[in-house]
Amino acid sequence: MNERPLQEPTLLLLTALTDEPRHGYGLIQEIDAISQGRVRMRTGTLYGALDRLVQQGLIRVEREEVVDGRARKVYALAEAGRDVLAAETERLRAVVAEAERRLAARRAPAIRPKGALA
Amino acid sequence: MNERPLQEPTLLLLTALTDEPRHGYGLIQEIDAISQGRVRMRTGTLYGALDRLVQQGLIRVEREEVVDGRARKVYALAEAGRDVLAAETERLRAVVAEAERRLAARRAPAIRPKGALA
DNA sequence: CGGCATATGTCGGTCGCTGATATATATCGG
DNA sequence: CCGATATATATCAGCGACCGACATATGCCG
Repeated sequence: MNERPLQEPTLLLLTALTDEPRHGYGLIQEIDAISQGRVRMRTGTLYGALDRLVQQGLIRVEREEVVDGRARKVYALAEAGRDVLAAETERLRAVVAEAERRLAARRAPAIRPKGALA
Repeated sequence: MNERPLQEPTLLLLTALTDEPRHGYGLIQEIDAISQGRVRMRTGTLYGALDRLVQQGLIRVEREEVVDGRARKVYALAEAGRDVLAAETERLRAVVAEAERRLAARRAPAIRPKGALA
């Protein structure tokens, strides 16, 4: 199986499914909300990704329903998906922390190893 | 210009260049260190990415040198690269925080009686 | 002299994302 | 009643970043 790092759209998909099951269109709106409107999930990305994630066992089709005459497929996060998301966020958090640590250390003549001269 | 989110290898490249200029092979080692050995930058990714990032103005070739008979190209983070990295980590941090918040929310389904250990 | 670390590079293939297009129903304003 | 907008799912060509393998060359060590 592929252990390649998740790309952001996929990460957001799993995140949006973490609190409760949602259907495709609802995911677009939820992701829009999560990212404060900065990420707009396209349907081309969405439905392809949903199929792929089901295939990988990270999510599953919870149920299909009809609301106001419109068909919906409701997806739920699988245990494997939760595990992957947890591992992924853990690793990303470390990467982000390291990047921010280095960005913050702008040419600061901080602590140098013993007796180092400038 | 493309404002697509950076993928992880690219993010790590910029991060590894934030504290000081490095050459290609040194970047592989630095990224290995940053990620605690979890990410091994491949040369196929590396040199392609370096060319691309120079093209995009996010990094630049600082100098070329020869050490122990081996040629090196030393790359440095450009201002634009620093800005992009800062913006990217900022956004990623929010995404990660949201994911972890949701993951944590379900981990506490009920209040456990004192001393009850899992 | 063979093997390993150092060092840079190419290239075909894969895979996820983009953008466009298609289809269908419900709701609301004019 | 009709057109626009929102809801809702789906397909597909194309692109771009990454992967994996391969290629090339030098220095060092046993």
